This record gives sequence, structure tokens and C-alpha cells, in this order.
Amino acid sequence: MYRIGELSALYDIKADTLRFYEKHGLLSPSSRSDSGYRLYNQDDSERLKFILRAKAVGFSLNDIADLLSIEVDKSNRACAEVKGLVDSKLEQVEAKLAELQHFAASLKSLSNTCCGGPDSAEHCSILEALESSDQHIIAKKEQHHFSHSGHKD
Amino acid sequence: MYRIGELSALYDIKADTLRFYEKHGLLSPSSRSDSGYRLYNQDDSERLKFILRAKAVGFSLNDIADLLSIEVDKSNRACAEVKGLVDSKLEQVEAKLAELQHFAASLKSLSNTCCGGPDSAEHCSILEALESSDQHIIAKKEQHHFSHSGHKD
DNA sequence: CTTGACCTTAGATTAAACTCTAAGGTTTAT
DNA sequence: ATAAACCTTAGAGTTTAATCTAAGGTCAAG
Repeated sequence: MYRIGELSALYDIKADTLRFYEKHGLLSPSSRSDSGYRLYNQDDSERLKFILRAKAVGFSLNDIADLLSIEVDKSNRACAEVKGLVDSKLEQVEAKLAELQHFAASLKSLSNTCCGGPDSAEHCSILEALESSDQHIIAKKEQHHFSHSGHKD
Repeated sequence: MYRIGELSALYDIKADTLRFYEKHGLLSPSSRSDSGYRLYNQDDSERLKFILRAKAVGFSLNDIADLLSIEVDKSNRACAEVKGLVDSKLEQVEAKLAELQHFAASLKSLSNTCCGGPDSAEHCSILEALESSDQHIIAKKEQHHFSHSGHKD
């Protein structure tokens, strides 16, 4: 069991952030102490890890709420529904993955091309390395309306 | 050659956004018409694609400016310097990549486990699918100070 | 028994990344 | 010739995701 300060320290975020996530339905402590202190268990910690990871790879809190809603609602939703949601997110993830692999490849080739020495880097260019790329996954994002205020106040 | 409206339409962004990127040193049109209209060529378009991709995978404009600076400065920098910058970005990209692969695997296993039928999705959970994960790449980000106002006014 | 960690509500502030408005002007397409 | 697209500067407004402050309290460890 972690208290808010402990959990926030663990992930190097602010206690405020945890309260913010709670307010917005992303993460609630599984229990409270007699005195009302938030108590987070290992599952809560995992959930937080999930949130932070998803954030780190470019998902908005909205997107993350979508993903987590699968967890919350799982017994109230038909498998078909869940599968749909998951598959649509999977598409997004795979698009990002493709982008990143492209990136990584370019950076690697750049790093390898680069002599690493003290000479001018005239022939080093990410854009050169990236030059032949066709996919453009950069489209309109679905906007879900995170409802910054009307959540459950 | 694209005019601002054309290029922005091409990537489904606002003309304002292109002016914004220009003001912040991310993308300047390679030329102007006699009448002062911005004219973007194919290279500019590629650069924009790069920016939007990088954004889509969770890099900040700051991070992107770093990456692009390699391009801009390449003849003024020693190869060693460039290599350092590239390698550090590569680390970030690979960390993100690892996260995403984890994600994708979880979503896939979730999608597969899911019967996809009309029954309750009791046993579908992203968090369950993700449950055994150790890495925590979620650390303090380097903050570069994009200097929202003091760029070259 | 006091300091530091926590609680609450409520609102202010910050930062990034846009997005829009205004005001006044030029250019290009029909 | 007129409307739509562009130009400028300059600043206001928006959204997301925090972060901070205040005010007034409770709780726990040394």
C-alpha cells in the first residue's frame, strides 16, 4: 500500500497529478485509510504505470481513458464491443510503431554513416536518411471529448 | 511549389500552424513569390512530414527542433557532436519503441483472447494483458526550453 | 507537541501548441 | 471588379495537462 506521496515519488510525478488523474477518472486509489488518506495498491501502481507509458508514446489522457474504460466496463460490455475498441487502438499503435521504426532506422543509419570524428558533418542529415518515405499516417485524430469539467462533479 | 493554403490542406493542418512553425524556426518556406507569398517546395513538404510524424509519436516541438538542428547545422558541427545528438535521440526512440511494442503485443493478445461475440467481456483486460512488465522508462524528460517568445524576434 | 504529510474545495497560473481576431493591405482567380 | 487567398503585426483565446495557492483542517512520527 502506497500513500499518495510514496506513489508519486515512485514514478517521479507530483501528488497533485495523482489527484488530477483521480478527478478525471483515470486512477482512483483502491482504498482510503481510516483517516481518509489515499491508499494505492500494486494494481493501482500498475495502472499508473500503464497511464504514464501510454502518455510517453503520445496518447492523450482521453485516449488513455478510452483504453482504461475497457478494464472498467469489461463485465458490462459485449466482447464484440471490446474487440472493436481494442482493434481500433491497435491500429493507432501500429501506425505509431511504423513511424517509430522508420525513425529508429533513419537515426541508426545516420549514426552509422557518421564517422563520429572531429570533421564537419556535411553528409549527416536525418532528412536525407528519411528521404524515401511514403506512408502518411498523419491524419485527423478522433476527438473524444475528455470533458475537462463535467466528469462526475 | 505549394502556397501556404495548399500545403496546409495537404497535411490537414491550418495555415496558421505553418506560420507558427516558421516563427519558431521549425519550417520556413524555401522561397517567396514576388508578391511575398510563401512558397514551399518538395523538401519543405518532406520536412513538414517529418515534423508531423515526430509529433505523432510523442516528441515535443522542442525535441523536433533538436533533431532538425542536425540538418541545419550539419556543416558547422563536428561529426562527433552530431553523432552524440543522434544517439541520444535514438535512445529515446528505442525506449518509445519498446513501450509501443509492449502495448501492441498486449492489445493483440487481448484482441485474440476476446471471443468477439455478444457475451460479456469479463475476461478481457488490457491491464491483465500488460500485467508482467518491468521496464519503467518513464523518467524525467530533458527540458530544452523551446523559448516560446525569444526566438529571433 | 510540533512539524510534515495528508485531507478538502475552489480557483489561479503555467506551459505547449496552437487557433483566432483585428486592422489594414496586396494579389490572384473568375 | 469583386471575392478569396494571401500578406503583416500584435495580441487574445483555447485546449490539454498539469501545478500552485489558499484556507482551514486532520493525522502521524520524533
